[in-house]
Amino acid sequence: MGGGYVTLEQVARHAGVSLATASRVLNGSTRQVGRKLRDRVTASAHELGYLANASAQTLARNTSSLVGLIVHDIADPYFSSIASGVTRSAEDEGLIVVLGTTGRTPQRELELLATLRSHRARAVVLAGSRTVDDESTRRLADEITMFAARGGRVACVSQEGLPADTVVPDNRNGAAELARALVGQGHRRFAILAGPTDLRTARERLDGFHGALAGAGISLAPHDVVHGAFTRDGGYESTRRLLAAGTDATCLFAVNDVMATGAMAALRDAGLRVPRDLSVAGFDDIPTLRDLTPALSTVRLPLEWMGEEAARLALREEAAEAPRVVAVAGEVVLRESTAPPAAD
Amino acid sequence: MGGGYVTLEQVARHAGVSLATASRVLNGSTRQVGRKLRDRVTASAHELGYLANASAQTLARNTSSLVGLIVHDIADPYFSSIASGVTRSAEDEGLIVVLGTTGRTPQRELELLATLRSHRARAVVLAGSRTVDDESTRRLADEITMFAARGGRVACVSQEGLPADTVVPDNRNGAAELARALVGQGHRRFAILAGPTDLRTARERLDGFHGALAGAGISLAPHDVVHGAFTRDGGYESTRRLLAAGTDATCLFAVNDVMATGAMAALRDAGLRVPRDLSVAGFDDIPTLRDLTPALSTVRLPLEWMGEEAARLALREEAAEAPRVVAVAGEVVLRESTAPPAAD
DNA sequence: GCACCCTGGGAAAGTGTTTTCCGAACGGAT
DNA sequence: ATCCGTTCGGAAAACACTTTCCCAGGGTGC
Repeated sequence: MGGGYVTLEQVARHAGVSLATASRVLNGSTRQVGRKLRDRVTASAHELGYLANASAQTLARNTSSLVGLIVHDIADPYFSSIASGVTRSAEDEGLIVVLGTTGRTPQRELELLATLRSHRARAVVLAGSRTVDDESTRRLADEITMFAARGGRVACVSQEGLPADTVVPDNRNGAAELARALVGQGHRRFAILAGPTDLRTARERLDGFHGALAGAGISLAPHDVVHGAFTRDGGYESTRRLLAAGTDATCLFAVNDVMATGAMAALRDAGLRVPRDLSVAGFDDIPTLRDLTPALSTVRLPLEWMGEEAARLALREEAAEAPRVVAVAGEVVLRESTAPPAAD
Repeated sequence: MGGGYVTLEQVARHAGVSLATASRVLNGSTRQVGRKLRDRVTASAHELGYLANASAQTLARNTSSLVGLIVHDIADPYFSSIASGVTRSAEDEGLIVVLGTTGRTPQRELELLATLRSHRARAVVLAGSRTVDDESTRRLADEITMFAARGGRVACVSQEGLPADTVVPDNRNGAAELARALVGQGHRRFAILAGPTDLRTARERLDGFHGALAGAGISLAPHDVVHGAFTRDGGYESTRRLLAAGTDATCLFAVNDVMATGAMAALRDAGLRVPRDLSVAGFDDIPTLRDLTPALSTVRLPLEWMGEEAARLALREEAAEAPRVVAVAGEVVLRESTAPPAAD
């Protein structure tokens, strides 16, 4: 067949009906079309290889079949898990997803949102947690409001305080329960890879963990809390700094799994054994990382489900008055990377 | 500001110029607009908060700023690495990427291609290797041809034989070199997790490995080649079957890293130590899996680069007469998961 | 047998851009 | 002053649909 470019008009002419009728038959409408004409039109469309022009439809209907997905880095398994859930929801609804990556730049996030708006995207899912920077949060909120003013829907994963529905893990409690479990194993001296100082998620996990320790009468030496990038390499680097400074901790908590992975690598490179010399725990329970040895103790988050649910909030439900918040509890999973401290 | 919906016409009226002039100023054109009017228009646009309607532009220009990316499963780190490269290329060009996932269904692949065509996507990158099923390959080739007939460009990652530019790893040689390296370590008896029988990539790797062994005078018992799914769980399952059947191999080759990961888990669960009891090697060198212990011997493929290059092929270069093929050599990386076999 | 309603077909008016074509103005060369 | 060649602004025609509005025809209720 001779390629694309068959228009609805050609189909209509070929079938001997009006544009209106052809449109009603092929692209759905509230109105019925008589059996006879309907068959003629579908036959013509099939014969000519008609394929609707999506832009023209978007323009005429003033709504598209696009849903945006904004993540920091699609190669990060945390985000790719969420992305997997979002695409599943979207495809269930017959929509197609537009993937934007920010590289963790707030500015880029705004640009992407504007682009999505210009495409009349029906909804957008914002994954990737926010910094506590008020200025950039305010600008993001503005963009979201503009997006919503157009009839678009916005849902977030893991970032409260924006004027949008949100699926948010209970970082504080998850971290607190993890801390209690580790204390239960006998640990008394902890070190924490706390991630970036200004990242909300990192802070909440740190606070939760910290709080639970305080509740157990345990305090942390300041140099046992080390900040760094929220990535595998950030975890590696932070661990090296921790070791260089010297620590007597028996258990190391990294505020996410990818950092914990880096930590385990750094410990291995330093000749330390996990959990014999030092226990390690993370947060998220990234599926791809479940095969690490020793298996990582962590707080399980249903990442794919969270992506699915965020997309569902944005797509299925009507816009609500106030932003809805779906809280997700984490489940502490103790595996081999943590063990009772050696009696010393 | 009051939300969206400012049209170019409103901007033009506000600035006291014609639609044509406003369009030329704001959305680029070959033609110049005088300084004075240009300033008036940009000022009005800014004041009113104008944002071009992308669908209208696509319709008028008959080309969009969308580039498609089709993968089997975005949660698979193999694909998310490629996706990362593709998005980078696309964003460099100011384009936005539409992500489609097939769940390994050839049918879904065709649907996505048609959708992309209906959106007038400028290009599409097809990742995820093909089966040897002639029928579905033929239909995919047809879709690609229709896509190209419209002026769209198509590039593939890891799948030759389609009428499109391709970035393709040298699976055969990579696997052969890996085999030679393992023979060099002293292995003589091998088992292979060969993946699906009909998957081209899996077959090439199997053949390459097999061929190199044959060249070294080594042959494989049929029951030491076990087929299964191309996934982590497929690797786990295949390994269990292998062990259940009994094998005297000293080295296990899985045709990709995620299967090798499953294999290591199965071996661990069976109480076998890697590499002491059995060496294990994979293929791909997935970044996220580099922290496994013992570290996986594998054949390194520059996945992100391959995604970038495929997108570049589709975006930057002119359509060529014959499909271009960019071959990518794999580099054998021996790590701790393989060691000389215990002298028995 | 007549008024009425309901079904379904078509003409035409949007939808927001880009781009072609036309014409006016202006500047420099003669 | 005339002529030609640029340069730049605007009117209007695409672009490929959806949807409103109008109208014809046929069935129903009395």
